[in-house]
Amino acid sequence: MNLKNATIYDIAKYAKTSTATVSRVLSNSDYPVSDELKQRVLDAAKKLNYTPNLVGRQLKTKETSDIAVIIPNISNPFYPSIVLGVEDVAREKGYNVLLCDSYRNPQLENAYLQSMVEKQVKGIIISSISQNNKTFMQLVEKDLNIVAFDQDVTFPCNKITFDFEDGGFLAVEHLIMLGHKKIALIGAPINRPSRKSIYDGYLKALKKYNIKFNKEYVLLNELEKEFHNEIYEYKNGIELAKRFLQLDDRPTAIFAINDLTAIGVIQGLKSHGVRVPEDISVVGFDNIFISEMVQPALTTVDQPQYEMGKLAANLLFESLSNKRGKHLEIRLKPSLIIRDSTQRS
Amino acid sequence: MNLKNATIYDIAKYAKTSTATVSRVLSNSDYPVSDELKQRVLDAAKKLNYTPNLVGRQLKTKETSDIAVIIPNISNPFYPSIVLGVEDVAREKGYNVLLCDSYRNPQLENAYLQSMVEKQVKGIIISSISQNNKTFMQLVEKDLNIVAFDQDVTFPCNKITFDFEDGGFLAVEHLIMLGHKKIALIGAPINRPSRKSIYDGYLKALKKYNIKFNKEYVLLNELEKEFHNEIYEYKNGIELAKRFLQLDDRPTAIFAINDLTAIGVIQGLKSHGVRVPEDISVVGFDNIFISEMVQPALTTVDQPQYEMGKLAANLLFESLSNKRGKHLEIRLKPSLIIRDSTQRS
DNA sequence: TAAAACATAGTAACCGATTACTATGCATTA
DNA sequence: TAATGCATAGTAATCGGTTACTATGTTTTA
Repeated sequence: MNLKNATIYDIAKYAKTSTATVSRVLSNSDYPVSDELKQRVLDAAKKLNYTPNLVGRQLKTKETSDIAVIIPNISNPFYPSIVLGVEDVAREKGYNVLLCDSYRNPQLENAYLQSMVEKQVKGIIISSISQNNKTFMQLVEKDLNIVAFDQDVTFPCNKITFDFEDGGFLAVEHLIMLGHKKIALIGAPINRPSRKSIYDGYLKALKKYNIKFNKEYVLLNELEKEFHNEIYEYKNGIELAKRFLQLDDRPTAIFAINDLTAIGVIQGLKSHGVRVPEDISVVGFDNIFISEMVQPALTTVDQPQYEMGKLAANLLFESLSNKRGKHLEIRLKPSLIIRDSTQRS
Repeated sequence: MNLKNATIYDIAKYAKTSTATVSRVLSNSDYPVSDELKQRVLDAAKKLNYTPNLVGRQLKTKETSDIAVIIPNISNPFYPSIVLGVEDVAREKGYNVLLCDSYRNPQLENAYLQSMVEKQVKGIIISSISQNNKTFMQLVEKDLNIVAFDQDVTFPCNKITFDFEDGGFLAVEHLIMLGHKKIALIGAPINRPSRKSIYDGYLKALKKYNIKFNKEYVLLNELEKEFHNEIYEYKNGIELAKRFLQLDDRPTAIFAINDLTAIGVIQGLKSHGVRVPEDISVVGFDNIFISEMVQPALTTVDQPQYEMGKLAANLLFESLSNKRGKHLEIRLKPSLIIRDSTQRS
């Protein structure tokens, strides 16, 4: 009935007691309050339709119940499950999640970081794009709780990392085991540490099995355009498939640097009458859920997104509770998911 | 250098002035402060590495800069673009987005609503699952700014609605125009208004073109299990495709109640050697980005997700600024996206 | 039985900002 | 020149909670 929200002062007045007592009752303090008075307070709160104002509480206690997740783009299918994993853990701990899409834009990432600090979030889980982010550095120094994931940041902070190199190695080794010797690498430019590692894995596998590296077989598009939607990498795959088909000594297998590109590649090949896997084998990277839905279902390297989200959040809360000043790193190992897009050459 | 964050008191002391002046300078108030003093304050702020504490400001101004988005599940590919649209608008207005996944669980939805109110969010954008949510009602009555979308809620509040019935109609009419007369409806149980409307559209199209309704052709799975991931509807489609294939007088076309189900259906059909669209035409609903990536690309009804997100956020901010107490409703019309999963019968 | 400990309640300071109100000196106006 | 207005600065109240500290009556302990 009251349009204005009642405060503990209103309740105190109504229950003929003090705000201290009201606060004690309503915030479940273990400070003793007699049953009778407690009941009066509770009745008053109910009667006045009281809703606590968390801002007031937070100012005094200096404890917010928010954490932030900063990712490139939630519409990139790699991220939703991660965010869900984070949120599931956060909810369990009584925290809420502020979602920040940085669009891989350093200015935006910076602005979000700054803004989150001002909001007094308890921690930040971030897939940082910049390798040399001053703001980021300052925050780490300021002892803000940060968990980096997805990209190998060089700063000392808590991290969930992934062995991208081993992932690349596994993918290419799989193709080699199937008898492929001419293996193309297709993807976006090698402008992030994670991609560089995948590339290294590709090279490592070739080397181990004595396959000569052919730089004609590395097809990367030029500059990455602004990454504004999930379709971009897919389109890119279609495009690169065309270039692939013009290759003189055409490879029999393709390792795409991520699933969306792989799906685009398959699409591009198909549209030119090339069959996958009969004519060309294709391996992706990430194991986004879509890779199970396309035809042929994509053989790919698994990065367990939901689990990574949970791990990141757990790591964050752990570092919140035992502040030993130590930074932890959890390194995940890749696994290969073999489906239908690869076959013996 | 200072590990503890400086407050305006520290700055006032350092700059030998009062907190009032500091606040005026740092919050860009239009209250006049002499250039010299202003500069001293700015220098002090810089020197002390000042970061404003938004909680303090919010308590006094009663203005938070948060809005909440409550959706069933961010890992369902229908929602990320919506959330992105909301966030893009929010960022532009200086707001942040709290993400809440309700898992279609009324208790959870309720808890989130309550929690968001306590956090003093400026508004809530919600795909509400419950048709009879007491908490929700109370909030609407309390004049909280709410925009409902995606589901037809019956309460008076701001809404972004979609003409699901017309969408269903368009899909089925398309099939009829292609010469199909036996058209199956496949999907989840009709336990939400939106689905009921799609079903009505299906019936309406049949009726308009004098096609007799055959209830054998309506294939719904029993009870919806907990919706914990994006794969569920897909799996369900595969399952229902099997049941479809056992039908005595097998239809020549399928209208699936959403894209994920449609993609599963196609998958299921293919695995039994049935070709799409040569043997069976399939139409989906939603136009999630994946429908463009599968083979065959899916003919479907477009619900423009990113735009819906932007519209919802804009509607929210509009209702924040001109509080005329009026509730607005923006009703979106469906459009049919014809791709490769349908053909003449 | 006196002292110490405890249960219970209230007063008021505090968290970090904003802002109403007051004060002062200078410029403008009559 | 006196009155008025404006630019500038500071004091202190305030937002809605929490909690340190104080106070009082009752119970336990020596």
